[in-house]
Order: sequence, then structure tokens, then C-alpha cells
Amino acid sequence: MASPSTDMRRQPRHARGQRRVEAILRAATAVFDAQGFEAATTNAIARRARASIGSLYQFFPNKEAILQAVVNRHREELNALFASLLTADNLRQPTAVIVERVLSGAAAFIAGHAGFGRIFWHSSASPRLAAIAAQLDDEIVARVEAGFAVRYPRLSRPRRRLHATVSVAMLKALLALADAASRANRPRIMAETQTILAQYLDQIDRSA
Amino acid sequence: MASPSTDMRRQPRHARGQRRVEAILRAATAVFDAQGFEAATTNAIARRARASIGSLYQFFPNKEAILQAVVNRHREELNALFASLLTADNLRQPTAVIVERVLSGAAAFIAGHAGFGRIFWHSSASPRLAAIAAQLDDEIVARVEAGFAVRYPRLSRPRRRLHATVSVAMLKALLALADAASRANRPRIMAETQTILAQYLDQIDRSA
Amino acid sequence: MASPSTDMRRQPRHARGQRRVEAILRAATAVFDAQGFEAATTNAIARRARASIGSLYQFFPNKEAILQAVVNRHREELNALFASLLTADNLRQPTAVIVERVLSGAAAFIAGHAGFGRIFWHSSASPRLAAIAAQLDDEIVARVEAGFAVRYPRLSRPRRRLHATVSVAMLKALLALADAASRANRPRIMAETQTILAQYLDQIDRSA
Amino acid sequence: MASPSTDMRRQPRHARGQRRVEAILRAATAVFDAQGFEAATTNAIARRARASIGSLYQFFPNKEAILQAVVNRHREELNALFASLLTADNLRQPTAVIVERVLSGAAAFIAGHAGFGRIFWHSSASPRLAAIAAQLDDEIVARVEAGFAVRYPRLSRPRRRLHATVSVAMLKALLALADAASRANRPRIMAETQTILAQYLDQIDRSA
DNA sequence: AATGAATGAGAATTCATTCAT
DNA sequence: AATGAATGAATTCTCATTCAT
Repeated sequence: MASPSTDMRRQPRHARGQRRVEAILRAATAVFDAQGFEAATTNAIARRARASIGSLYQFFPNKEAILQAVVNRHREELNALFASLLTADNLRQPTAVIVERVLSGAAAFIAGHAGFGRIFWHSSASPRLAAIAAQLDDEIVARVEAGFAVRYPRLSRPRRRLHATVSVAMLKALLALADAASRANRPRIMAETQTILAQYLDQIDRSA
Repeated sequence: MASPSTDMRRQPRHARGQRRVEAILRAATAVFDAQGFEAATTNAIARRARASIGSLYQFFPNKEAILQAVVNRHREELNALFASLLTADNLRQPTAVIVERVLSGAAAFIAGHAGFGRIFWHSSASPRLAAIAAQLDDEIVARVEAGFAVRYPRLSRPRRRLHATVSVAMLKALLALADAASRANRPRIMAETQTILAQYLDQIDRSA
Repeated sequence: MASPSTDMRRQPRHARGQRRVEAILRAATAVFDAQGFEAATTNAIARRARASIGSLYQFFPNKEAILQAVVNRHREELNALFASLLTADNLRQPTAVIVERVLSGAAAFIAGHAGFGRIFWHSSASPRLAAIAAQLDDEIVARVEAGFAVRYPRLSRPRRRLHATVSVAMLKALLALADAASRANRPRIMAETQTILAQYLDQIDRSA
Repeated sequence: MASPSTDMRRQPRHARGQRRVEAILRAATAVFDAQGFEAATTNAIARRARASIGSLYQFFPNKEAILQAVVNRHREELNALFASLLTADNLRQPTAVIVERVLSGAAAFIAGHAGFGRIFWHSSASPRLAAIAAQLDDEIVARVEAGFAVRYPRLSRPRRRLHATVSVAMLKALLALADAASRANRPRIMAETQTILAQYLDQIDRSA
């Protein structure tokens, strides 16, 4: 039963340890991004973090735990981001405004967390990781769902969930597309994304 | 640079060899689907195909070549499918009809090719495979683009490409979502997809 | 006990078979020369001979047998060569003349049998092949020994053998050196060889 | 072109690692000697060194690197040996003395480094190894050449090189012969070698 | 805590050889 | 005889993880 935990082995107590873990997570993000999770090597991560492999395993019991930690770290921020974007106040704005804010917020997050985007978008490819990735997805979907509850109070729960799931899927797909696109095309794709999402939300509005 | 070729080592000449390759590709599809490309083992593929590992390597020089062959095999069919969906004739129909046909065609394809869907959706996760996956994407985008040229003749080339890229990205994302969903939710997601795509196309229509 | 025979599996009866074996041996010589015996592949040999691997094994039970056949083929010629060089008549000539004839005979042989030289010189590197190579060595040594018996009749048998062994070792080493040398240096090395061997024989003469 | 490096992966830092590398090289020498390079197995080497295969690969990236390290290790000693044999002082002695010292020095070296002799003599057999073997050859030839420069100052550079090359080739061939010979014959072959080399050097003397 | 050596199961791939057609 | 598919033991090498210092 007890599938090997993906918890950290211990929380670092000293500042030095903090910095170590910090460095390892940064390195891991970069390496996962560049090679993909499976191809990434714990040794490569340690090397990039200028830590010994032994040090790495002092804090993380295995490779998955590193990914988990990377995800956790971004999860909090992502949650905070969505919390700040989906305040009751914001949700009273016209859809175009909401979507605009979400999109620029997301874009800023992606830009500010090099590498994480790709990990997030692709991690479902490796069955071992689907679970970890799903956590994040689920949380974001839940937040969006909560937002919808405020904005579309007449919507049934299942429909709220459906719309939230679909919205997030589209958002992820289009952000990924933008991210992969050339610098020149990126704004065009973002503009399309804006239109598409706004239209989708408006249509929910009408049907609700 | 000359990355090790992903071509087959040889085409089987005897019928026996044909069947072998057949079986290997079927097995590979299943294994890639279940484990992901990186975690999949050539031995596992051979075993599932009831072939010896040596047999597998008679025809394929390496694991990537197997994926390439799997993709090639579906590529033709997928091309044929889109060709049949995007005839000039079909393209004169209302968007709702077009989208409906594309969606049910795609759904049928996915249902009829167990496992391939996931390979397709996820293969960009592993940098080694991005290239292989991109081939398929590009072809589908190109076909859609051609369809748009017929339907929206006033659209500039770059915008056609943009819209095609975005459409395909959404289509893939939403089909993936549907595929991952429970049996009960699937039709609901497909319905949303239908609406979203139709709306997107209609909006192209207006803007063009 | 019965170490797997290195005999040919069968002598080809038809002309076609003759040509096959011919082609295989030529191909094998080239491949052994280019890659070394261990690295050479029976499949590579078959391919170069434009034969199927099955055909190859129709005639030869294993890789060693191919080498053995290659060696055998040259053995006869080499024997004939030395027989013609070491006639009683020739052996009455001054050493310089004898040596000169042997050297030019050997050089011609090497030139006329591209690839064989290297196989011969190096085959002792692979313990599996030492035995096969030794046959050739032994025969040549025996012939030279016989020549010495004629020319230096007062020499004891063991000394004859010693001198023959040493002579052949030097001859092989210096021919190998010449073979590996640049076109420009080759004649210079051959000239040295001539001097050295003549000196050695003259010294035998005196000591005998 | 950049053929995979034959450098060590890392220098061991701990004493334990030192001993490991030590043991691996000793084992490799023995195994290469017994089986030949191609037939030698990294697993066999590790086993003989009582190390795990993983340990071996911690330090060496591949089999060739092991050979390279074996060669390097002896190279230094061999250089030192020849340096000590070919001092200006020694070079003033009669040729017979010089040759005698070189021969006994070489014989002692061979006796003291079981296995290395054969590796050295044969490694040119495998094309992959020619380069590695050539390094040693070149160095020895260079040293002998330098010695000749002192002893035969009137000799032109090309002739010095020629004589050095030829001398070393003979030396290697005859030492190999002695090494392969029976205990009883070895001294006889060494005596012949002594005579031959002394004669060769004397003749250089006269011609210079 | 940190370091880097140690471990060994496991993965990809090769290749001599046999077999079915 | 010829062909080329089939076989699988054997080989090289990797990498997550543990351990000794």
C-alpha cells in the first residue's frame, strides 16, 4: 500500500540547508525543463546545484519527491496568484477584464518561473507524474470553480465544475502554445486566447 | 548533428516479417500509452508482441524509430481522415456542421486507435520526441490551414496559420480532456468542445 | 574435447558455389583487415559479398572457419612463393641476392593480396586467433629452416630453428613497418630491411 | 569526428578511490592480456578487481578509457626507463654495452609488469586501439631518436628517425618473440637480439 | 551535514548462429 | 542453395539510491 512517500526527508533547519534546498529546486526545475522528468538525472540536478549527490538525498528521498517539491513550491504561489485574480471584486468586472487580468497574471508567472511552465504542461505525459501534476490542476480548477460560483450563482455544481475544467484546459493549452511560439507570434496567440476565453465565459453567462 | 536515424532498418520482405512489424507496432502503441515513451522498455514491447528482442531490432534500430513508425502509421490515416472531413464540399456547410463532423471523426479515430491518442497528446513532453510529435501536428495544422483558405479566402496567410494553429491546439487539448474524463462526463465535454470551436470559427468568419 | 571445428562445412560443387565462397573470402579479408577479427561481423561479411547470411553459413560453420579459410587460401600461395624463393639453386647465391629476392617476393605478395598482410601480422593479438595465425608462421619458419639446412649444413638443428624463427620474426616486423609507412618512406624501410637481414644471414654464415 | 573521449571521468579524491582505480587498472592489464582487448569484458575486469561494475564506470567512461589509462600508467615508467638508459653518459659506451643495458632494462620492465608487454605488442591489431598504442610507440621512438642525435650527430634528421623507427620495431618484435618463447629458449633469443641490434647500430655508425 | 565512492538491477543494443520458407 | 527472419545470451553502460568517511 504505502507507496514510497514523496515527502521531503526533512525540513532544513539551518540557513545553509535552506539555501541548499533552494538551489536544488532551482536546478531541478531547469533540468526537468530541459530534459523532461524521466531523462533528468538526480546527479545532474545535484551537479547543477553545486551540491553533492549525497546532499541531495539528505533532503529528498527520491526523484519524485524533488518534482513534488518543485510543484509544491509553485503551487503556493499559483494559489496566491489565482486568489488575487479571482477576488469577489474582480469577479464583478466584465469578462474581458477578468480574462485580461488572468492572462497577464499567468503570463507574468510563467515568465518569472522559467522552466516551470513546461514541467506543468507536460507532466501528465509520464504516468508516474500524472498524480503530482493533477494536484496542481485540481487546485486551479477548484479556484476557478469557486470564482464561477460567485459569478454564475445560478449554475449547478456539476456545470460549474465542467466549465472550470474546460476553461483551465484551454488556458493551459493556449499558454503552452504561446510559450512555444516565436517571440513575434506570442502576442498574437495571447490575443486569440483572450478572445476565446472571453467568448467562452460570456456564453456561460448567457446559458446560466 | 546527424542524430541517429529513426528510419526502419529494413522493410520486411516476407509476409511473416510483415506480421511481426505489425505486431510490434501494435504492442509499442499499447506500451507507450501505458508507460510513457521513456519508461517503456524495448523488451516489454517485444514481449507483448510475442517477439524476441532480436526480432524487434531486426527492423528497428532503436526505440525512437519504433515511435516514429507508430506515428507514421497513424499519420497516413489521420491525413486521410482530415482530407475526407475538409473537402470543399464539407467546407460550405455551416460551422456547426463542420465542427460536428470533425469532432465525431476525431472521436471515432481515437476510439479506433486505442492508445495512440495519448501518445500523440503527450509526446512533446520528452524533448527527444518533440520532433517526431511535431510532424503530425504540423501536418494537421497544414490541412486545417488549407481548409481555412477555402472557407475564409479573404484571410491573410499568417492569420490563417494562426487560426489553424490555435484551433488544432484547442482541439487536441479538449479531446485529451474528454479522453481522460469519465464515461459520463465525456459527452458533456464534447458538447462544450463543439460550442467552443464553432464559436471560434464563427468569429473568424466575422473578422475575416 | 572437440573444439568446434574450423573446417568448411562443405566444398561447393557447382560453379555458383565456388564463386560464392570466393566472394565471401574476398569480403572477409577486406572486413577483417578494416575492422579486426573481433569487430568484424559475419553479417557485414555477407553483405559485402552480396550474399545472405544464410548462404554464408551454408559454407562456413562459424566466424573462425572463415578466417581459417582466408588463411588457408593464402597459405598455399605463400608456401609456393617460399618454395620458389628457396630453391637449392637460389640458396647458392650471395646472401644479398637471396634476401633481395625474398623481400621483393614478399612485397609483391603483400601488394597482390590487399588486406591479408595486416590480418597476418596482427592475428596473434586475439588469443582465439593465435592458433590459426601460428599455422602460417610455423610453415614459413619450417621452410626457412629447411633453406638454412641447405645453406648452413653445419648448423645444429636447434640453432637452425632459432635463426629461422628470428629471421621470420624480423621479416614480419619490418614488412609490417613498411606496410604502415608512407609511400615515400616505404622504400627506405625496405632498404634497411635488406641490410639487416643480409647482415644477419652473413653472421650466421660466419658463426656456423 | 569527436570520438568519445578516452579520458578518465574523474580523478579519485579519496584514498579509497585511489585504491579502486589502482585495482581496476591491475585487473584490466591482466584481462586484456589474457583475452585481448575486444574479448575482454568490463564486467570481467570489475570482477577481477573485486569492484562492482558501477564503480568501474564511476571512473572510466568506457572500455577504451581503461586501456588508455593502463597505457598512460606504463608510459611514464617506460619513459623514465628509456631516459635512464639513454643518458649522454651511457651513449658514449660501445654499442654492445648500450644494447645490453637496453635489453636487460626492457626485460626487467616486462618481467615486472606482467601482461603489459602483450598489450603493447598487440594493441595495434584493433583499429580502435591503434591510436592509443601509437602514442607509446611514438614516445619511445622519439627517445631513441634523441639518443641517436647524441650518438650519431652527423646523421640527418630523417635518417635518425628512420633508424630509430626500425630499431624500435625490431626491438619490439624480438622481445615479443622472446616473451612467447619457452623459458629455455628465451636467453638464446635475447642473445640473438643483442647481436642483431648491436650490428645494426654499428652499421649506422659506419654509414653516418 | 557534506562528500563522493559504491552498488547492482536494469536498459538498450549487438551479433553469431539457426530455422522456416 | 538461397533468403532473410528469428533467437536470446551477452555486452556495454546508466542511474537511482545507499554508505563510509
